[in-house]
Amino acid sequence: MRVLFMGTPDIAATALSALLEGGFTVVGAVSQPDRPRGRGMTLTPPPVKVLAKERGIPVYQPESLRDGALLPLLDACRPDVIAVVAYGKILPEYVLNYPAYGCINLHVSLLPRYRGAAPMQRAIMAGERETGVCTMQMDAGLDTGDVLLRRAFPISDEDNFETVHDRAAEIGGALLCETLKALKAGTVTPQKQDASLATYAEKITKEDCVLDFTKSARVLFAQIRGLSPIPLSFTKMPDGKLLKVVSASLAEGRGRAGEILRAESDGFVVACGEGALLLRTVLPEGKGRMNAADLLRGRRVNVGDVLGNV
RNA sequence: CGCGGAGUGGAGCAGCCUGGUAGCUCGUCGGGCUCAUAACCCGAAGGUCGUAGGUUCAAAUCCUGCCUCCGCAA
Repeated sequence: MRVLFMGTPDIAATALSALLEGGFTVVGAVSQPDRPRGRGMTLTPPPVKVLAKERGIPVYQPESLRDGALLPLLDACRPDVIAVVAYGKILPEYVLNYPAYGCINLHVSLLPRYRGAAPMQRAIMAGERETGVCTMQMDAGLDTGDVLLRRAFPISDEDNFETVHDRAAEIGGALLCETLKALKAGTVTPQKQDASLATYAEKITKEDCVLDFTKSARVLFAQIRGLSPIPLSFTKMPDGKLLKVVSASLAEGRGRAGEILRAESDGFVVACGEGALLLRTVLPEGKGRMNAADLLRGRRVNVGDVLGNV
């Protein structure tokens, strides 16, 4: 089976790696163009490109897929199936219909819930106890295709975006391989999604990252985990500087929303609308991440200060 | 040349503008107090102030080059 891979970020590279380990014939990789990234705006290639080049797989990075831009490539590769993982562009019909087995997408949620751009973050932020990965037969809609295989896994209080992401990458890669094999063997039955149960995981915006301490500790706890380590939720210190929260845990105490109630050996406790949070690891503007207790030692904030009150 | 912050005993910071004794909150080690302590008291160790030059009687502090780390934005 000739596989054309389309994907861009880390999680896609992991999936591609799984396909290669699984012995699939990957005839090409399509990824987003190199973008200026990081300090100094250095032109940086996407992870999928890096991996593909390492493995000697030809890489294509079209700016746009419109107007049949991908046709010459498709004709050259003659893929039996296209595997898509977080590519970042909508696939036009001519691409979807080209391979005999169509386009198979790996999506990190239990469809039809959390369709869209940020399913992992949204699921964690909503306090879900479980999420999963699905493969689906892509159609013209946004994550609306028939589901082929799915695998659920739990989300615990210890999990954050990173741990869920890593687990999803691992399980997802395996599921993608399994799906392609099953497709070829003809042993999968596509399941229609129940559109009435669909929810959408909107892209994360800066507004999603603001910590509102009038909310309950439980809600803030989920928000912090869903956004850590990227892009990180944040509040403001009394001096107006940004303070991002990398990790926290539920704690006891009450006071004004955002008030620093007390110091502990591994952080400090902040009062929430309901309950309190122990901030453990934080990241002050212009600095690196540090133990929240150190923030008090350096006297950047003190017990009694109110966060987010700017 | 995207914008910006920072390199000071083990940690987090102050001191720099207005050169002239190494400071603060902790940690560590020793001792004391206490039924007890992530409590309190006493004492100690530990720093080429990122690096190379320059200015100066004198540089953590002013000037220049270099290295390293980080946040934002994308």
